[in-house]
Amino acid sequence: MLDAFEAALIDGGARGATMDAVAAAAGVSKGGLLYHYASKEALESALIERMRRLVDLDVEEMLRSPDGIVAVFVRTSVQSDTPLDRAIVATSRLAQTGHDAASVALRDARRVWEDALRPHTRDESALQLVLLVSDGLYFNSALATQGVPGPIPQGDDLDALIALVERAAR
Amino acid sequence: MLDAFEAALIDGGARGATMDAVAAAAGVSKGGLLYHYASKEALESALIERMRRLVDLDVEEMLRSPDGIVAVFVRTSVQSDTPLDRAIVATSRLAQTGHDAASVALRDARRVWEDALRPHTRDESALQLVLLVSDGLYFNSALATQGVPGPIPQGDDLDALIALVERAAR
DNA sequence: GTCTATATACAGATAGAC
DNA sequence: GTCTATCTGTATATAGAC
Repeated sequence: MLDAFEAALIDGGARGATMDAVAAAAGVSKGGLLYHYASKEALESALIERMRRLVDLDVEEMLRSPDGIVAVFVRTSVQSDTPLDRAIVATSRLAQTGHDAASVALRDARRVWEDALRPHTRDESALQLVLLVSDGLYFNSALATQGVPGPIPQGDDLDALIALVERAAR
Repeated sequence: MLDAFEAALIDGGARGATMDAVAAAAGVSKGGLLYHYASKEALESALIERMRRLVDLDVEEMLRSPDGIVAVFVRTSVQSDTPLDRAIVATSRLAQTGHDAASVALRDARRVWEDALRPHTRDESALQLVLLVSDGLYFNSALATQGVPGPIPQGDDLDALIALVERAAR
């Protein structure tokens, strides 16, 4: 059900993520959905909490990566089908409706990445550059809806971009 | 009235930008508002059209600027109180509710900037880097709501960031 | 042109049967 | 646990007076 809510947010934006739509997508009725999540707010909170957890796991994994953390960070910002990425895009959709808890959670996530990347960048400007490129990639993912794909670099273009960011940051 | 709609979107997100709120902010009744804009969709279309026009004017002005267009572009991406920036943030809010026309307009704007910047960057990677930093700045502006300010570089930090982006891009 | 009053639609949430 | 039926609030839009 949480997956259905996430998918509804990603595909149709907050406008389309109604309890009815979520219930239908999850294969239950509205009443059935509300048995598990007592309110829409409960559903939203659960999504946000899941995103927080996935961000923490993601950072732990990045820190263990043999490749440079900067490269891994930028590369994973492009993906859009991992559980983490879907949770982030869905939470972004929520944040744009004026949902303060979602905005705060995204800010906190950014802070977690910032602290993990700081030791691997030359100075604060370089750190901000890396974070902003990642933000930009997420922004384009968040704008991309069903009918309107975003202009996100892939393949060789992505490799070249990552190389450029690494050169600028270290 | 269009200004009131824009302000409502920026301050309260799409959720708070009701016809009632817009009418109240504009100092008219709902009926009065609907006399000028026959539907909410008309109001949305008008906002999107205004953003398109402002983007075109902005690019023309940037191309005439004596400073490097890359520096000007990044610097103006940080501002959030010019008519253009307000229009962009408001349109972003709209886009996140699943409003396809808003998403398309933002994609088109990005294309306009892309074409203007291309002659002033070394290669496609550099071009994407500049655009993504700008996207990232807008993303953070868009996330920042009344109670949740975004982490946007200012003053000396901004100057240093711009210098770094210029160095990486040319 | 701008207002008030009202119609219509739909979202979230509740109640109670099964 | 899951359903259907229903209540309530709120948003868009219309009608008609002034």
